[in-house]
Amino acid sequence: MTRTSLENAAAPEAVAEDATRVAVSTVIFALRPREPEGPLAVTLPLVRRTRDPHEGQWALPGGWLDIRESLGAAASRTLAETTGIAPSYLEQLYAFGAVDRSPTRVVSIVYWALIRPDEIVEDGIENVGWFDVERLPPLAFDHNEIVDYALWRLRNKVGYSRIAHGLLGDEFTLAELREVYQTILDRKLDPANFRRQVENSGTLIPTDRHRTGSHRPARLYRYNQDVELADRGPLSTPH
Amino acid sequence: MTRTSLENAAAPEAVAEDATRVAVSTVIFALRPREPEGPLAVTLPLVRRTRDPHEGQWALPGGWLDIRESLGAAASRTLAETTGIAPSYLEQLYAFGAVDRSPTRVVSIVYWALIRPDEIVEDGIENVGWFDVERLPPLAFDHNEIVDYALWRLRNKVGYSRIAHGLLGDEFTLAELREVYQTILDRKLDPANFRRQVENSGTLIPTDRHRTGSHRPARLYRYNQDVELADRGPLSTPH
DNA sequence: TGCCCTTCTGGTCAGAACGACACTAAGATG
DNA sequence: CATCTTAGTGTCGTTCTGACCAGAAGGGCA
Repeated sequence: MTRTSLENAAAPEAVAEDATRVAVSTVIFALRPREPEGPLAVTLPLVRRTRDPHEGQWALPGGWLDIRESLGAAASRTLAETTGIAPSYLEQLYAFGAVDRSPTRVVSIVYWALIRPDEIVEDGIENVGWFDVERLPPLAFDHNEIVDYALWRLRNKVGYSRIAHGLLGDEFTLAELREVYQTILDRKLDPANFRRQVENSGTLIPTDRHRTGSHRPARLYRYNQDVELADRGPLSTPH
Repeated sequence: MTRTSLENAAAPEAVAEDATRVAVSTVIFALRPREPEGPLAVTLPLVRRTRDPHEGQWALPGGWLDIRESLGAAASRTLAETTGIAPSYLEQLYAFGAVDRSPTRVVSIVYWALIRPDEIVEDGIENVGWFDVERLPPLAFDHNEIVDYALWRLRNKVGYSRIAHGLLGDEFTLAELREVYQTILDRKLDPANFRRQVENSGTLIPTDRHRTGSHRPARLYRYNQDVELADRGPLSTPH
């Protein structure tokens, strides 16, 4: 760790008293069943604060921006340091800079990320907990607002991009993909219509393999690498 | 002016040498005819730099974030200070933070704005010039990239929101509204189909007045205030 | 073995949305 | 008054979408 992490933000004596500091935080979404074998739910990892502003409360993973790293790199680094997670999808969400959002002036560049089931580090690091987004505790700073906004973006973006694949493994059935959509959008989708839509979109490549369960086996699909998860316009590399 | 503006960013002695500083810039779009009576073009105001990094080059209007103001307030303030413009629509675009985007470490929170024809300050302040987005000179820092991204967002957003109204006056004909869309999207739209779409969207209120020209008078419409220009989700107030 | 249950998968059908285009309305111009 | 140009309406065929039906293909169980 090259710099103090966000949790140690009590007395920034090393920095000029009147300076604005830049922090980077990330909202990480993963789908996991509420109980074993149950339906999926949108969950995210939070970090318990051990220092003064909002000590003991849960907060988004993050840390201070190092002067020698880009914003995206800072998001990846602080994510790894606090939670051990390396996400499959990472995108800038918004810059939060209300004057009163922290006792000292902090501008937070917030990213949001998606991870696949196999990327979930269950009992990775101390002070990390996974929460159902529908049952969040009161978070530190303005982090509840931030999560709300990230959720809104996730639900929006799932409708016009292919980011749902960022929440799945390499091979999956259409039923599995459909459940991802259903979980995010919180409503049932017709299996036949869903199939038609996603097949016509050209983002899926059928394989010869099948997932055998207790009923008719379902064909496994792969994600078409030629199609970007989301159209990010002229921003090919994150800044 | 309470702080040095971005143009005076040569030697920030007052700030710790290793600190990251936060700047705020804005891409302001307005539609104006290339020549009198001609078709509209997307244009934006730029400020000529008078200090060292990229002295003499054109740059986006902006300035340093004051420690006592929110990001949106800083955007409005620096906009007014450098160009005298108070936009009708202002939204955060992206935070740019590549390490090498400036000789000293600067994170720029970039906003984008729309202004109506009557809000254009033609010969307002020295060192301000208006440029056609299709004919931009090489800009300071990474500002060309930033403009490209802002244009991409503008063209995207005009398709699924009502921000086009941010570029028009209070009352307008459907032909005028259509020309706004045509200019932004750079393609012709069928007048009949355009009318049907926009009338069914419920965002327009017909008035009793008409715009009389050299042909059949066209009905004037007002913008329905009940409908937001763009759905910004949980972010009702800019941070 | 044979029946049933569930899910997978392909198909139909009606309504909405959309693009192309023909046509009427209304004022300006000469 | 004839004509020109733009404003505004209607129509038609294609595509997209949601609701629903039906056959296919396995496992579970009597």
